[in-house]
Amino acid sequence: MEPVSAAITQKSLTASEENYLKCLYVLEQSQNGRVHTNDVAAYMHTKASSATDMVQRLSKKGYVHYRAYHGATLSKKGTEAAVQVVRRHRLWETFLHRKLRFRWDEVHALADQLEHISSPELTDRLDALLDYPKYDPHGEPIPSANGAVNDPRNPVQLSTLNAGNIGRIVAVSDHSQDFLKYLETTNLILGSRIEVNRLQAFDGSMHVQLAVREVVLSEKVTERLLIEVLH
Amino acid sequence: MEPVSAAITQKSLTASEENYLKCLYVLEQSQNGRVHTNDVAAYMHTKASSATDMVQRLSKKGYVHYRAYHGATLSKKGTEAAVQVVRRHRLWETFLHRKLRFRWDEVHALADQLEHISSPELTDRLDALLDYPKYDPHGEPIPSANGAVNDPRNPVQLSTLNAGNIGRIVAVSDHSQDFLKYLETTNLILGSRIEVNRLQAFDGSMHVQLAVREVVLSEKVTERLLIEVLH
DNA sequence: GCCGCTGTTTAAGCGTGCCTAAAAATCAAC
DNA sequence: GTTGATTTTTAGGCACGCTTAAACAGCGGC
Repeated sequence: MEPVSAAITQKSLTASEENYLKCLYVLEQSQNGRVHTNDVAAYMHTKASSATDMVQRLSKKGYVHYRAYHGATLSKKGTEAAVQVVRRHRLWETFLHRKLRFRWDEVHALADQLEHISSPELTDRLDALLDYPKYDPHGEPIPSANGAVNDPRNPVQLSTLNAGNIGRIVAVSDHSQDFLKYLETTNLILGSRIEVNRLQAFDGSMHVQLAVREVVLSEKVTERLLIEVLH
Repeated sequence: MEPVSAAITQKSLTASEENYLKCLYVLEQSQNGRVHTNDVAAYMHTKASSATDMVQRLSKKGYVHYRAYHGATLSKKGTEAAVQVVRRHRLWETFLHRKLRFRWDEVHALADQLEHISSPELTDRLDALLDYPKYDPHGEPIPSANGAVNDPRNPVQLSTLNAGNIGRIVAVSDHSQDFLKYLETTNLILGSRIEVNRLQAFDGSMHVQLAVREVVLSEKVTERLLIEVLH
């Protein structure tokens, strides 16, 4: 006689489902609210039909609130699951950077694979090994084991600042090699003090002061730099 | 104009294919030569038809020599791939045990997931972090980056020894929780000196001397204990 | 209010990796 | 060497996660 385990068995998520949850979480944060399947498809580098497929599946499983043609939002359950994936991802990134000496532009792709190994025990021990880090190598906050994500730095996109504002670069929201290598070559480093000198209304570019030199940053860049405002 | 990358593109293996390669490697070692699909199915906890499926697929891809109804052997390419999977598995086991303080009976299941992340860079850095370990927590040799597996201890199954033989327990060939927990409770520890006192022909059990006490080990146990013979 | 454009969904199909059931090959017994 | 038991393979089916192509919904322009 076996116990009626079917009722208890909580179907664990596939790697793909976890990736979509993470995607929905990130897009939900950066946009105001509802996430459209086309955005999902773009983010995941798949086709719109694949995104619809998966959103419907996640909806059926209760991770997502979804109305056809009107986008999706994560349910409570979905948000919790997504945050755990983000936690694992950022802990692995930190491990790869600190312990294995990978560059910050190399860690993302590897962490994308490591994040799907779901063992709370493993995650927590990794956390302990790294001495409970608050931020990953890109400056993004690492959710705690209970799912809390709070960031006392209150970072805002550089693009939202005005002339005269002063701040500190604390994080980047784009972890792609292309972007991070660009930052490297431009010598834009996490922790740098930055001051907005002038805005260029025409193309949204920004003249900023970094120590003794002034650089011009395109809107594509200022949207991806997260700043802790100082004054 | 894109380069003709299709010819170069080496199709990487899926996690499942890697698992079957590892299985074939292990079974090929423990048995004399050819591996039968039924053995594969038993090892993988799948059905015979699934094993046949996969062996045929691996055969088509050149990893396996296969003749229907007559079992399979790994090709050179297949052996190389399998050894790399084993290398990754044993390195992760060592990491989990040494750095994250998992017990030796806990590391196997987690390593089974971690082993499929195939980045030579990652593997080599993990190797360096652990200071190029020679053996995993179960005492099994860790293949080097170039695929070489040599074990100067020349371990043999305890079951092959005779009365009077003296040796040292250097490894276990079964990494299951059940077996390792049994060893724990019986106080059979890697590195222990062991002497064969007497064989029981009837059931293949063995009376062995461990320091000051004598214990009786069943054949199922003596087959799984690997010994470096001293005299 | 209708038209067409864009965005989204459905339909159909494919490879992977598993299953069950049925057929086929091997091997051992006589 | 034929028979019967055992092993192995084939056939057909299913869930996942992706694709392309076609159908459909929503929305601004007129």
